[in-house]
Amino acid sequence: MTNQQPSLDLMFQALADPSRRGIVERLCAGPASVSELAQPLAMSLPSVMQHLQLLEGSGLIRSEKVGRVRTCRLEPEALSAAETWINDRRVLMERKLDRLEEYLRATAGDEED
Amino acid sequence: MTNQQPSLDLMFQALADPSRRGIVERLCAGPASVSELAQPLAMSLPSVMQHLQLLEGSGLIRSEKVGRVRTCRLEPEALSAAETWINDRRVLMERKLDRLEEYLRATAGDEED
DNA sequence: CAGATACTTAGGCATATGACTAACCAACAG
DNA sequence: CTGTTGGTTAGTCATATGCCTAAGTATCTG
Repeated sequence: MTNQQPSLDLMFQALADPSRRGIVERLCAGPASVSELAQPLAMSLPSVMQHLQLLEGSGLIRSEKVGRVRTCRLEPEALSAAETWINDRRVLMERKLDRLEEYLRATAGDEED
Repeated sequence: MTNQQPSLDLMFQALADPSRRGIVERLCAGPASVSELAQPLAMSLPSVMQHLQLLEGSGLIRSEKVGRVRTCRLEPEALSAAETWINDRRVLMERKLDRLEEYLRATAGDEED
């Protein structure tokens, strides 16, 4: 199996910061250079770099340098890992809730152990 | 674009830690007390408490103290916020990829590398 | 009431995170 | 070659995180 999971830790960590989510949102509209990504962030370029490195480390984005311009783009599959984890939990929860509901119905006027 | 979801920060932050995800996973099987949650964690109780507080602060779990036992349970709706954000991004990404594909198809014989 | 149980609070400590400035390197542009 | 642009590296700093122990509080249990 391709262990394409650098880790959920890094993924969620990456998404936990609004600036980084901002970068991800921006990249949804297509690839962008470092300075393009930096512009709306009210933050020094090195700080943006740090965020980008973290995002890249988490596997969420990928970047490539051509000439003196580094272009960043999203790694579409990456988000799936996080989504899958969350979705699995939700499914389990809902199943649990269903069972609870069922149980409550079953023991509605009748209490047994 | 009103993107003001302060809870997403806390939510993803909460999910970024394996112990906390472990707690969430465990709670999928139903409510549990603090010490039940602590047992598999190889960690002192106060540390577990901290994680629980963070989880509760993020809205992912809810807890209630009866007698001397605090019972924690998942807040099923909470995860949806995170899931929605991720899902939205994925949709945007896929749409973008579709457009890219389309574009590539449209310019297929026009300009080759 | 005495002791055990189940947290809870307080305080401390090491490392991680997120931000900055200053200085540096590598392409262009002229 | 010189200057500008785009990015990178290095070093600093403040705060946050994650863990701990020790000592507290509040319930039960006998």
